[in-house]
Amino acid sequence: MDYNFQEIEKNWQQYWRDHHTYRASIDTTRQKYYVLDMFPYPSGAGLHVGHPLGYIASDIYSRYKRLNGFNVLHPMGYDAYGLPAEQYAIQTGQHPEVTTVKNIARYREQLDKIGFCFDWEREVRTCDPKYYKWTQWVFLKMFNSYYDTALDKARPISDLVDRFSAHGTEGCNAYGSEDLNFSAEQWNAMSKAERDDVLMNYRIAYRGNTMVNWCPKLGTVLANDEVSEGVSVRGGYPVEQKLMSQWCLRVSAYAPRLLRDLDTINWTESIKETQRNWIGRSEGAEMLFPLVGKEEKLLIFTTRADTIFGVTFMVLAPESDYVNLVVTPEQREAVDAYLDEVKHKTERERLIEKKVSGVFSGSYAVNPVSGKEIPIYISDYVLAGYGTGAIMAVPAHDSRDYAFARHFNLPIIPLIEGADVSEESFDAKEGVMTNSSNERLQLNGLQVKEAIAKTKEYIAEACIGRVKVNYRLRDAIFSRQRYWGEPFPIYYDENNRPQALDESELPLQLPEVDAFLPTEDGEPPLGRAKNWVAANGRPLELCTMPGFAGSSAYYLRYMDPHNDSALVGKEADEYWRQVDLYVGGTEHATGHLIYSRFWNKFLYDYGVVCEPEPFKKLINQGMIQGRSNFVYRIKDTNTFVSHGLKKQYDVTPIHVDVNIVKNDVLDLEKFKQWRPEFADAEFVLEDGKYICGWAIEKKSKSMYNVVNPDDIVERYGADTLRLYEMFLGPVEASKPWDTNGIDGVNRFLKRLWGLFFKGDEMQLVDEQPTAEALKSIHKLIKKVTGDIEQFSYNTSVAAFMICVNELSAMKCRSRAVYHDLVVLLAPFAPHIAEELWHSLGETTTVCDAQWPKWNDEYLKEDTVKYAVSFNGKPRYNIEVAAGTDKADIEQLALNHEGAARWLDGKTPRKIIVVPGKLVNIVV
RNA sequence: GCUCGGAUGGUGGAAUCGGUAGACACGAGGGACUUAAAAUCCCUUGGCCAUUACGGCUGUGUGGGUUCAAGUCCCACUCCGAGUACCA
Repeated sequence: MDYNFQEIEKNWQQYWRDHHTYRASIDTTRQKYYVLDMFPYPSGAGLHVGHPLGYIASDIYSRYKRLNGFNVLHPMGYDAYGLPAEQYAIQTGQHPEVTTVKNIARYREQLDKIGFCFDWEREVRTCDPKYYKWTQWVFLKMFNSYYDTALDKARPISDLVDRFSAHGTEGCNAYGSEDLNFSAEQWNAMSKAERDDVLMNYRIAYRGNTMVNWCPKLGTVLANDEVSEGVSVRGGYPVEQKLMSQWCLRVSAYAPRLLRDLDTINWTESIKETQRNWIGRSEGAEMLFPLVGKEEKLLIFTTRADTIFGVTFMVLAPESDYVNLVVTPEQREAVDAYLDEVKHKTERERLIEKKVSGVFSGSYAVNPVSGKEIPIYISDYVLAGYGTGAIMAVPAHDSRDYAFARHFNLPIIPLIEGADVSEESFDAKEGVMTNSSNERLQLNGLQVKEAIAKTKEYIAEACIGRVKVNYRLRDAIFSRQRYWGEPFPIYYDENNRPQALDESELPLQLPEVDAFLPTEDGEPPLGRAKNWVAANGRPLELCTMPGFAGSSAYYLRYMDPHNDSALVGKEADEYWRQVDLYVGGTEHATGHLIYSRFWNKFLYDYGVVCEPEPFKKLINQGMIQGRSNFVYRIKDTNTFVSHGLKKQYDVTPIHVDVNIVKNDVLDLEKFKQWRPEFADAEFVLEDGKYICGWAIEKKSKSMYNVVNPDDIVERYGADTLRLYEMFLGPVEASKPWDTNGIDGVNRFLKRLWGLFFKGDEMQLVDEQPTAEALKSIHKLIKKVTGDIEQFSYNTSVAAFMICVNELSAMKCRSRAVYHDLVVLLAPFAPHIAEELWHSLGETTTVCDAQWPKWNDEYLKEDTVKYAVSFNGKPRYNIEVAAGTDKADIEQLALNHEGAARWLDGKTPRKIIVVPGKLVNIVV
């Protein structure tokens, strides 16, 4: 009986299904371990070889933990809402749900073939009303909450209402979009609509007028993390800035906690750093600049308070509220023209042009320290959304201000000794201050850092500003003008103010529409739904939630997926608590991984969950890149020349399907059949073979470098695929998918099989293992145990190969040894492990076995190697019996046949004999 | 520009604390078995020079440094990748 992987894999997959082998349930007598993969978006293309990389890695860890006695939760589900299904629906008229369900079925089929230990009874789908009921529920809770900066947590909005009616905003610690000030009397005198407007300033899920990334092509707004370099991440369409009323989540309120708690989680430094940059904490000062001839003052934010004496002008963002305040009638026309120009530039154009532009407002401000009058400009290099949307410009020490000053011929005053600002600004925060003293403030002679501190003190004392910490993190824009997403549990009252549905009305199900396009009046697709009204007859919200809504808390739902009365029950939450190991790609660093942390913290504030962070440890699997193959056609012919000979001809490289190439050798027959125009192709071969060229490129259909895991499973089996994906290199490294070498792994499994069976005959016997065999297997136990803990699976696979080769060479037939080997292999290649386990006469499944422990006694070396150096020069190595003492080793080193060659009869000044640790012997 | 990674044979990659660099695998070359092929097994395989030798030299992107000893630590640089971008 040969190693028949097809039969073995089919049978065991069936067995696991029939016996619910991977069902997880709460068991307080055992320690839990929660392993999670980022759930996939079920795209029409099906699973590709990049997907399973992370899934296999986490599957190995899950199985390993289980063999070590942990109660493992390892679920899987689908991030089922998304733009591609909807785009497809627009094109074909097919309901996105239909394609989604179809794609999910295909994903499931593919996943099943790889032999994962997922508990499918806990599957979630974000588009399932039973699931999105809880997405809507959390949204309602956010709508009904505000953030209390004193308690540093979310609180019910009703508390704030009570507070306002008793004290107004006096001593109020609510985090809001704007600083509002009113008394209790004023509050009580407000109409319902006015109060609603005020509360909207504080709600955690709020509707606000913000500049959004509007993608005309997709017909929707996008979050910051969905836009990269001025185009949409999905589709690559241009994105422009637009002021719109949108649902937002007040993520910015959680910025300090999101930053601080990064120190408590076990993620890679690089991804934590990415989040730190995204959150972007910056410590500075806000300062008030009086306006010439006006009561009002300009509030600016700066991190360089020390450069106050170098301020030669001010700049406002085009969208700043200050603009109308400062524009003089003479400048009105010029300013309007500029604002119009800015408005029509897309984000992308702004990024590409990088041209200095701006306009003088006509007004002047007064430097509050020097008393000098300085002009106020308007320019799009100042962003409305950061700080106060207004800056003090210090051209000598800021490159952007410098460029602006040069363009408009504004004065540049250097403030740091020795700084040469004739060509460029001096941006470094170092040096000694100069030109920075008057009767109010003396900074000359101070270091920059001291000067910043002293200026901050001064502005506080002089009441011209305050110390302020700013965050770059913006509130998340939460509306999408699309169909295929969660409906908002929101209706609009007679004042057109949004109101929450009652919890009992959830889930609010997605209605049917006749087309998935915007309506004729430009309303989102839900505008087409008939009877899209709340129970009270009022119209419901027409936008839907974005993709990250459903993915922000899915890890919680897995803990208790069928609970109809809570997102997650107390018992389940307190047992499973948080994800112990989360595996997924780095592309979610500033999206999903921030939103989930925010979402979790919000729920933590209300005690819905008991852990402040959702993902304790995070492993980022690398991207699988494509590896394309090329054939070289001689120009104007149908003749193809092999890679090694192509220099002799004038050739055009053409992508060739990697699936008809093996180890870079082209299958000529398949090539001829591949496309009609190649049917009568001719070839110039080298050594009788056609060798293809190759390149690392993105995976794409047009480059014919997409490899489907099904084909690999079909040809080599799931166990080979699993081992090979791990053997390819470290899980965390990006690497091209390259099937060269998969044979090696397959051969290993065949060799292993051959150790158990010769023909149909079982080869193993109940005999005492030799010391040699014990050493080999215990070396493996130690190596694999250590490797799995460090996710170093590629070296584990190598260790398996070595061990199998050793056992084979020593003709070891002892069952006891193979018993351990099979258990060790079970996480990596579960099907063959089950089969071999069974053949050893075991009646349980290998999943319920015990992970073996190694015994150091068996691992002792009888000899120890030493490196010897004389007089500081490394010379040679000697090997001595273990336990030899220092003096003897030294003598042996001297007596070594090599010693004479180096010593030339002389006595060495210094001998160093080194085993693992450094031993110095001076003679 | 800034931040974070990385650079080791023909290829993917090993090297836990600084201790025989190149594990393991692919590919390549040679051999065995076979009528032949496939499959399988064995040997060689960083480079250079030797090959009477179980031999010598060199070698981890570049240039310095620390150390008895550096792929590993320190300084400077080059190149590549990823993220981010007018954040004051």
